[in-house]
Amino acid sequence: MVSSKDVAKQAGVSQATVSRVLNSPELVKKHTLEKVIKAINDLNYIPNANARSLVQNKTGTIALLSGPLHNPFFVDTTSAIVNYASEMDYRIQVQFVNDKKLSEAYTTAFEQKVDGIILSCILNDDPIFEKLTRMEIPFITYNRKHQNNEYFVEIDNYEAGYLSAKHMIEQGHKQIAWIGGPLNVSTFNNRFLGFKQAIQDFQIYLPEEYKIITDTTKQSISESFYKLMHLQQRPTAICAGSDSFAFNLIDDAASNNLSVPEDLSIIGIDNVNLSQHSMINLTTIGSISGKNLGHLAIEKLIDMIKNKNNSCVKITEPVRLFDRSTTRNL
Amino acid sequence: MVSSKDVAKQAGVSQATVSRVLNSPELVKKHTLEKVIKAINDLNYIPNANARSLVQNKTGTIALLSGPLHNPFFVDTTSAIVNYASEMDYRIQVQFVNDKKLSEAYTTAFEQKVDGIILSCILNDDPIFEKLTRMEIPFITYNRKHQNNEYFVEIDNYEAGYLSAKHMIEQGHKQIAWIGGPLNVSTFNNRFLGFKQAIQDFQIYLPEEYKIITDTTKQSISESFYKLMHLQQRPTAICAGSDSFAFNLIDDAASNNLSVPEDLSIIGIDNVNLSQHSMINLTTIGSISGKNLGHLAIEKLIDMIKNKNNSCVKITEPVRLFDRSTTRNL
DNA sequence: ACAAGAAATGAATACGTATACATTTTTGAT
DNA sequence: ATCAAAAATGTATACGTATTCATTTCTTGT
Repeated sequence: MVSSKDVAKQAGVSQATVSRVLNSPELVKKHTLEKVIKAINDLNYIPNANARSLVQNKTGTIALLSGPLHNPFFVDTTSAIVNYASEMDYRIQVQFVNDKKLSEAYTTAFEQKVDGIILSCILNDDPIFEKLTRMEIPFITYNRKHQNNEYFVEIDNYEAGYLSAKHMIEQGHKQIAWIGGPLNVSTFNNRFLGFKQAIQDFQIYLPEEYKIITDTTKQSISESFYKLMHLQQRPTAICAGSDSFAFNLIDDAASNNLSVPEDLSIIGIDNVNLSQHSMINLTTIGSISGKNLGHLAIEKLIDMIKNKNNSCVKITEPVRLFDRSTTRNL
Repeated sequence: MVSSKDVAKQAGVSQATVSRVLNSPELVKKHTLEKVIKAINDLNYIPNANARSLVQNKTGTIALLSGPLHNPFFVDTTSAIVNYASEMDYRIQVQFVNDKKLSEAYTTAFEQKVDGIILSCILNDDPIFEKLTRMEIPFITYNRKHQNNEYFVEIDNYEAGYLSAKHMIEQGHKQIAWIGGPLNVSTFNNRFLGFKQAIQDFQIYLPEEYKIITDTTKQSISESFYKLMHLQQRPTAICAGSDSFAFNLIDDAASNNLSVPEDLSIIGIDNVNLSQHSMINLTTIGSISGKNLGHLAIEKLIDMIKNKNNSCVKITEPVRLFDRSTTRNL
């Protein structure tokens, strides 16, 4: 590999001068500048970012620990995060984390000595959180948060759950079920709490079988749907824990020959880009501002990295209903 | 930052021994091993991958230069690539490249001294290709290829274009339009060639206005659609250059109050995961094996990196029709 | 033409690791 | 107990860069 030393020899200068040409060309005389640049081009020299990181003690790299892309929410956020980081001259190392490989993913990030970590995959009482704070690496969570988090970006999940149920109730539904993810995930937990509060406020009867907490695999969701649809008293409406859940449920409905919304109303939460597609048109709850959570988070993170800014970041975006066509008046 | 030297001091051994504990523990006596491991844990030591890269001259990192995620094809491939790489203990640095930032993206990858590059965004006669080969970094393209490429993975694009047109013809359509991307992209070019061949073989009349080559922005596609729909003799079927094009066109149809397939048949190419969704059900052409192109490519790339394997990789997956519900008999 | 100050360059070093080689310690057969 | 071989450990160096400090070269005002 051709190094700055090789360039220096070729140009008849010292290695330090080559370094200066790259990092502070205003310090070097025009004549030598040209000589060095010529040598760089002749030798096809490309500086080694790893060596640079070593001496400067920063890598210009951010680790992204995202949920899987089959969840369209993470498609939107990943896209926003990677693009904004690129604009700001940060590189993103992405991992799509499942629970099994979680701690491995963290280790990788730590070893790379990334300048910051942006992550979604954290549980409300995750023990990894301690490790993360002790690392002294700036990090921020989006969508989910840990109970002790001081840096996070989310939507108002409680309100989202509340509005979700409220919408169904206002449409005249009395049999409303919930299907959402595990309650050790802050997002699902708060949404579910909001949902239950609305149900209670409007004095709707909510049988135990209508409260379904499941993991996020396609199969588990399908099984939950199947169970729900084979109850004696089956629900006329389902509030899904997220748009991703809603999409799965809509698919399940189709395979069970049920039309949405004619036979069954379904509402999501997140208002992902895909939900606006004309062939889907999912009714959902989403951020009023329409700002992408990933974008908000990466902006803040880069600010934290650059300015050693230590004040908290606790952003909770207000939400509203996006009334589209997967729910209907009873 | 705590380094292996600090650990060495704490454990009362040399730095070399610490290094051995991490990389070849079988060489170190049990007693000292335990001392060192204790010191590592006490100090919360995490090795610096950059320093390691410097001396070992490999980074364990692969650069992914992907197209944007609003194209669902790249959702599927990115997911497969990142996950497989993680399994094989490679890290992925991802960039979603647009044409403006292309050469910048390459530079970034080069500077990081990545072990390999997996990319989609390359033009048929892209001058960057020369640079890439001169770099002596293993690389592979998926989906698209350069005219001189010796390492690529694609579907049989020509055949895909052919089958796409053939399907419409067999459904009884006589007015069949093409809307696809730029012809300096191998993928679009070959698909278009296949399309034209089928049209010719079946002796269909193809007016100039039915051949639309546009860039891949939502707006340009919408404009193309609008033009097409306001022709005196408007087409009854559109062959889209990709599933992504098809999704856009379906959206455009909806906003123009045209139903698919009642008023207009639309077929895509790629058979992306999303196209199978019950609410979309896009008729399309895709790989028979169903193998993900990204997965095929990253497999090959990692093999190339590990085994210094220099023989060519030229994979062209055969295709077939996936007859779903966005086309209908005339 | 000269000195003093500024500008440009070079020499030396540090970053954190892996590894070749040198040295010490341990083992085991006699 | 001795010694050779094997095992374990330590020392020194290299990787490619940025940067501090020392040195040289250039300006400029007299």
